[in-house]
Order: sequence, then C-alpha cells, then structure tokens
Amino acid sequence: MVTMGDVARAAGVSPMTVSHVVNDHPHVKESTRAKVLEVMDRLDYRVNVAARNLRTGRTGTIGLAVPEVDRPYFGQLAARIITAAAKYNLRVAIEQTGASRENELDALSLSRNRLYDGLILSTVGLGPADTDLLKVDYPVVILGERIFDGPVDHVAMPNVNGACAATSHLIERGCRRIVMVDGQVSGEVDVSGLRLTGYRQALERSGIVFDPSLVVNIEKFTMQSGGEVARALVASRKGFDGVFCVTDTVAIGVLRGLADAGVRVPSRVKVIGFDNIDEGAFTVPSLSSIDPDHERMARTAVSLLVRRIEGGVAGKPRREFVSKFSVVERESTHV
Amino acid sequence: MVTMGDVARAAGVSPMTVSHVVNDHPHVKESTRAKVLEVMDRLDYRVNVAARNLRTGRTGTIGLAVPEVDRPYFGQLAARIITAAAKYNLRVAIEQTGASRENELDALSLSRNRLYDGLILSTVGLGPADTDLLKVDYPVVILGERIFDGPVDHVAMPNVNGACAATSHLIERGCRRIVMVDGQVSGEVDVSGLRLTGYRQALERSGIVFDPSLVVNIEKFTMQSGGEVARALVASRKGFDGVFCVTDTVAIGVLRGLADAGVRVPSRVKVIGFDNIDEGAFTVPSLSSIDPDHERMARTAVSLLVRRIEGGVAGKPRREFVSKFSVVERESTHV
DNA sequence: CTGAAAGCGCTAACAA
DNA sequence: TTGTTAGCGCTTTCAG
Repeated sequence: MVTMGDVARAAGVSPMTVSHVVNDHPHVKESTRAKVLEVMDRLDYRVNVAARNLRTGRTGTIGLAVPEVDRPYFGQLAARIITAAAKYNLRVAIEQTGASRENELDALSLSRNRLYDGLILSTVGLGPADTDLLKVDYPVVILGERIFDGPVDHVAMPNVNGACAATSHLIERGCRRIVMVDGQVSGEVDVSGLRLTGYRQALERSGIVFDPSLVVNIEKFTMQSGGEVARALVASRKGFDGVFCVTDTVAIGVLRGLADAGVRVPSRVKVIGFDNIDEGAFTVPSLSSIDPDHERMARTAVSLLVRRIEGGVAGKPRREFVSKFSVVERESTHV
Repeated sequence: MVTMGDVARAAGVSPMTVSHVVNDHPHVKESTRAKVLEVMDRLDYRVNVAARNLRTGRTGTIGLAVPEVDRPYFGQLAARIITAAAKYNLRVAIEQTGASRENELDALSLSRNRLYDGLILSTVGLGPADTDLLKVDYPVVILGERIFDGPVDHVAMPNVNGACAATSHLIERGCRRIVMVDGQVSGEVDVSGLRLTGYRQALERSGIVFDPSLVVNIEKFTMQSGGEVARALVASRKGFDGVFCVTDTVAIGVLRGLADAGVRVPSRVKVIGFDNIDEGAFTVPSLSSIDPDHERMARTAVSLLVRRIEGGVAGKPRREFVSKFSVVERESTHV
C-alpha cells in the first residue's frame, strides 16, 4: 500500500504538500504540483478513505433506508436519490427495512455509528409514537408522511390534493361508485389516511355520498394484493365503475385482477393509481396516475440532508412540501 | 462524542478491555463485561466505524455497480444482493453506471480507494478488450457474461440453454416464424450474443431455417424500445407468429407495442421473455419467461466475494456457473 | 483475564 | 508556498 508518506519521500516534499495536491488546495506552486502528480501516478497512489474519514469525521456516504429496492416505486426513488447525491459527491448505501419498525430503527443507529454522514428514511413502519426515537444528533431526513411534527427534516408530498384530483378525474369521466383500494389506515398522517381524505374530499365536492363499503384495505402495497382485491371485489358483486388505488403498484395488480374476472377497463370500470411509476405507461390498458414530481422530492431530500451535514444538526426541523403534481391520463380512464 | 477511552475511564478498566467487550472476545470476566456494558449503555457509546476501518483495513461495505437500480431486473438483483450480503454483516453501496464503460471503471477505482471491501460488477459496458483493466488487487466479482476469461471471479448464467429453451417453447406451441428482439451483439460472449446462439440452436434442432431478417437489434433494454420495435415489426409486414425477447423488460414493451398495433397475444403471436421479473406475472396477457434462478446467482456472487475478502485476492479466478433454470409458462404463450 | 505501547494514514492548525 | 506537530479512535501485539 502506497501512502502519502511514500509519495512525499519520492517527490522530495512533505506529506502535507502531497495532501494539498490531492485535495486541490490552491497555494501550491505549479511545478511542485506537477512533480507530486507525476509521482502519484507513477506509484499508483490511492488515498486511504478510511484514514481521511477518521481525521475529518466525514464518510462521504449517506444511507437510504427503504422497505425494498425491488418494488418499482422505491427502486425509482433510489435511482433518483443516488443521482441527486452524486452531485454532492456523496455515495448512497441502501438499507432494506422490509417496512419493519425495528429495521428502520437499526438504520438510524448505523448513522449513529458514523457509518453514514446522514440518513434519508423512507419510513413506513415508524409512527407518530416514535417521535422521540428520531431525536438524534445527526442529519436525518424523513421522506413520506408518517410523522408530521417530528424533530427532523421532512419532505412531504401532495397526498391529499393528489388523491382528490385522481378521484375527481374518475368522477369527471362519469364514475359514480368509486372503489378506493387503500392500505391500512393508522392515524390520519400516513399515506393511506391522507389519500383517503383526498378521495372523500373529491366525493363530497361532487355531492357523492361516501360509501364505506367501497373502501378496501390491503396489508401490503403489492401487485399481488391488488390482484386479489380486484377479484374479490368483482366476486362480491358490489357494483362499481371506478377504482382509485393508493399506489400504481397496487393498480397494476388491480388491472390484472379485473382482467382475470373478465371486467373490461376502461369501458366498464375505470382505474387510476398514484405515483406514476414507469411501468404504468406499458400496461394494457396503460394506467392513468398522479405524478407527484418524485424527481423533485428526491432532490429536495438530498439538499435538506446536505444542508444539515454541512451546517450542523442544530436548527428547527424544516418541512419541505413538494406540492406540484399532475394528473397523467392514459387508457385506463378513457371515456 | 463518547470514545472507548471515556467508557474505560468510567468503568475503571483499560480501553483494551472495552474493545474486547465490544468485539465479543471470549476471555473477559463476566462481571467486568457486565460493568462495561452498563457504562456503555449509560453513556450511549457508539463505536467509531471510521477508526475501526483505519485500523483493520476493512470497511464492512461492498459496492454493487449496476446500470440503473430503477430497472426492474437490476432492482430485483440489488435487493437480493443486499439480502445476501446482510448475512455476512456487509452493507451494500450502489453505484449507478448508466451502462457506460467509464462509470464502470470509476466504480472499480472506488474499491481501489479502499472505500469498499470488494465490488460486484454487473457489467454491460466493459468488454473482453478491457480484461487488463480488471487485473486489480482487490476482490471483484463480475456478474454477467461480458468477459469470459477475465482475471477475476465470475458468475455466469444459462444464457444459451435458457434462450434455447425459450425458443423451443415457442416452437412446441406451433410458432414457425419467430422474431428475436435482441440487443447489440458485440463479440459472442455478451448476453445478446449468447442468447442469440441459444435461439439459433433451437431453430436448428427443429429444422427451421434461420432467417436473419427476423432478428432485430435494439440499443437499450427498455420497455420503451420494446414497444417501438414491436410497432415497427408489425408495420413492416414481415409476418411472424412468435417473439423471443432478450429480457422481460423488453418483452413487456413488446406486449404493449403489439397491443397498440392490434395484434392479439397469444392467439396470433406468442411472446416469451427472459429473467422472470416480478412484473411479468401481472401484465395482460401475463408473460412467459425463463427463470434463471437469480436468487442463487446473487448468493453465489456474494459468497465468492466474501471468500476473496476473507481469503485474500490470490488464487485463480473462479467461474461459478449457475446452470439451473426453468421455463415459466404464462398466458403469452398459451395455445 | 487484563493492560501498555504503538501506530493505522491522513489532515487541522499553526508556523516558518 | 511549504512544513511541523499532533492526534482522530481504534485494535494488534505482546507482556503481565
């Protein structure tokens, strides 16, 4: 292993000068710099990142805790976060929490161990009751809606308005008995609760009476459960002409389930999702959705985190609300 | 920041003893251990991973370089690798290479900087010509088929046999003019080349003459290109009754493109993909595919890497061939 | 079973 | 513009 000392000796300078060259410090004579660079190259010198970390107290890596990277939504989120972090020269290590509360807390403690300079937590398992556990003294940004008045920075998205727009979109296209396939609602500050609120708002505005029997709650946001729920709905002969799904992943399952049950989309039932994942453009029929500008959410989350990393953890928690969203109309809601 | 020294002082022992407790070394009196643990807990002590890294020369993190995590195949691969690595107490940092040769080389140099204990490289951009660049002195495992006789460990999958089985599957179901939607073939050792070989083998075995005009080469393995290619194929009036796609992602696009062109699947054209990604079970029609046991490939890759990390980089490169695969029949190839 | 000594490779702070 | 000093927090080695 070639060290700075080795380079210094070979170049006839002090290790400090090598350090200056490596870190692009300005006040180095051009000829010295050239000499050092030449030797570095010749000896194939590599900085030892661990040593630098120890000295500077930074690791250059942030953690990203998501339930599972193989779910399209989180995969696409991760890709965006990685890209955004790269702009700040930060690498991203991914922790899979499997949506479990314990694993989310584990991810927190890894940063506490100074493995990561900060953590972006796309939380699903933690709830308002865990607020205290988030009172940590290192940079954390929460992505999502579980904890509103937590002690850390937080990026929120237009859940209520988006859900309302999605439901209105169905109503405008003639739907009157609209099913909502939602997750488990615990409190009103989680995704499921907020999107349900948006759904009800839209109904109310159009004078449609809310029918609780049209809300189905699934355990996991998977294509699998979407499929099951759709088949069960058709079998139950409830009578419905529209479905608003809490996420696109679920909606893709619902499309599949309706096809299994021989229900035509969009002629007999219209379907809309939420997230606008890439896959939605390629289903048959293609899936209408709400696009909540995840790109921007990712950028916001990273920049909030970087601000904490650079500026210190102190200061009131900020909540950045990414409010822009758009309705993406595709075949599944055509008239 | 609480250090080992702080804990030692508070517990009335030496830092060394604290270290022993932290690392679960055996020869520590039970009462001493208890005392130290109590103090650690009271002071909320956390090991400083950077310091440990510097001392031990290990980081506890491996790198995973993939083109993009938001493509279903790589997302699912990443999830499996992360899970497999967790069993060895290794974290996974993901580098997105965007399928570019330069970025793949960058990922290599990050490990060279001792940021990672080793690297799993799902390479797309590197080719046999880059063999020399892989002659590095730290643990690397290549996942995929680009470089056969490279200087590093390598996990291969049943590309030829799988592609042959997929094509035979179509032939058995009555297809005679089978399109292959393939990637760019450069050399014969990349995925596209190997799967093309399998395709031709199957044709030959059934006495079907290979028609080069039925092979279409796309730039990128995306749903997008799959869709475009399918629409173009129909427009060109080539006449075909089956399509074998180089990956499921492409196949999903092809299904969509055929739907756009009003071509019924499977009644008029049958379609099969490769990879068996989760989404394939939920398209309409659902997608038949080859399942190459990616689970096992991930486990194999991680365990090869761990062997190098623990056992040193020396020793002949191993090629682990994960050969088991299965044909998953779904609606897109029903008779 | 416990501890003293030494140093991993780097850089902040300061001095020349 | 360059160099000196000192030490980040931990663990390897070896001695008690």
